[in-house]
Amino acid sequence: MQDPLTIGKLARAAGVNVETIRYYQRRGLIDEPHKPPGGHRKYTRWVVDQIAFIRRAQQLGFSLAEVKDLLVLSDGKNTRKTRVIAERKVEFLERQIGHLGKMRRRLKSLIDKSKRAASRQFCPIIAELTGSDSKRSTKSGGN
Amino acid sequence: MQDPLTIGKLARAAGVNVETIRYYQRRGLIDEPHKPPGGHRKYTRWVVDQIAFIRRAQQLGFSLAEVKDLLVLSDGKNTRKTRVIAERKVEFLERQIGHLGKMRRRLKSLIDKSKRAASRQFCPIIAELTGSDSKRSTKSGGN
DNA sequence: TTGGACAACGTACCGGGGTACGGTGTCTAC
DNA sequence: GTAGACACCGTACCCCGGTACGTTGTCCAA
Repeated sequence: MQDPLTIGKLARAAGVNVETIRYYQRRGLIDEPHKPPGGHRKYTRWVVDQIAFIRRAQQLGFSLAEVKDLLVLSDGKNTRKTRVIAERKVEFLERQIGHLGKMRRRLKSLIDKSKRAASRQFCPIIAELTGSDSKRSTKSGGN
Repeated sequence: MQDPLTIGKLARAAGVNVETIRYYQRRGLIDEPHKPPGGHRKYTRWVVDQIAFIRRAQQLGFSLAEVKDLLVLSDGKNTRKTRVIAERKVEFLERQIGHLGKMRRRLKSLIDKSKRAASRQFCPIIAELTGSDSKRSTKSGGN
């Protein structure tokens, strides 16, 4: 409340770009203070906290759309609704992690094969990508 | 080689959109056949295999830029270079997985706290986002 | 030969999270 | 009162992997 901030000072105080603040305003994450007719807007220190909230939420994996919902709940009086959002995010993260883990396992196994490969003239990784497996050599044609 | 394909037939054979093929051509992933002066291009069956290669590589987590490099190595004669690309991708995937895992653990712990919370009037998730832990508790009020 | 399906091409658009730019208006310290 | 720093605003651009659209050109079967 004490000293009103210009957007530039707000940006420095919050550690973000001026453009980012304007972007958050356009996205409806931050309320835009009234503009005195033909003048500059004044921001309160409390907007610094709002931006910090947004950044922390992002670090937990929330998108700006989700952060918007979380800001609505930021009085902390709706524990259950907030938890549901967090639970959905955890499920999403778990699917992502599972997906990336599958890729990783497949790649690691190919790398292992590659290291053990008898010939430098045959690359198991490329073989996998061309679909030219010894078992199903006709597949690339059949598709 | 047998029957030349139009781009539409190629798209159906490869299971992708016509626009996707044109996009891959623009990205330099697929060579564009010569266009007979004022006519339609003819594609060979081999392009179907090229597209299958691209799609399989994507499923392993490679970006189109990386796929482009892999296509260069697709004669399978450069096992080592190919493996290096795969190893870089594994490292990237591991960083990603680690990052998502951290978010997941943080969120799960918050969800647990939320479930055990004494009061429905105090949400530990929101508390974390506002940065108001028990040590510096006046902030959520300021919110 | 004609009509409908398709090809070719350039360009714009999507979502996500911003960043950058350029012209004009305002504020402030000297 | 004036210079220079800053704010305002619209718009375009970035990456990524495509998708969509509109116009014009071509191919093929009846």
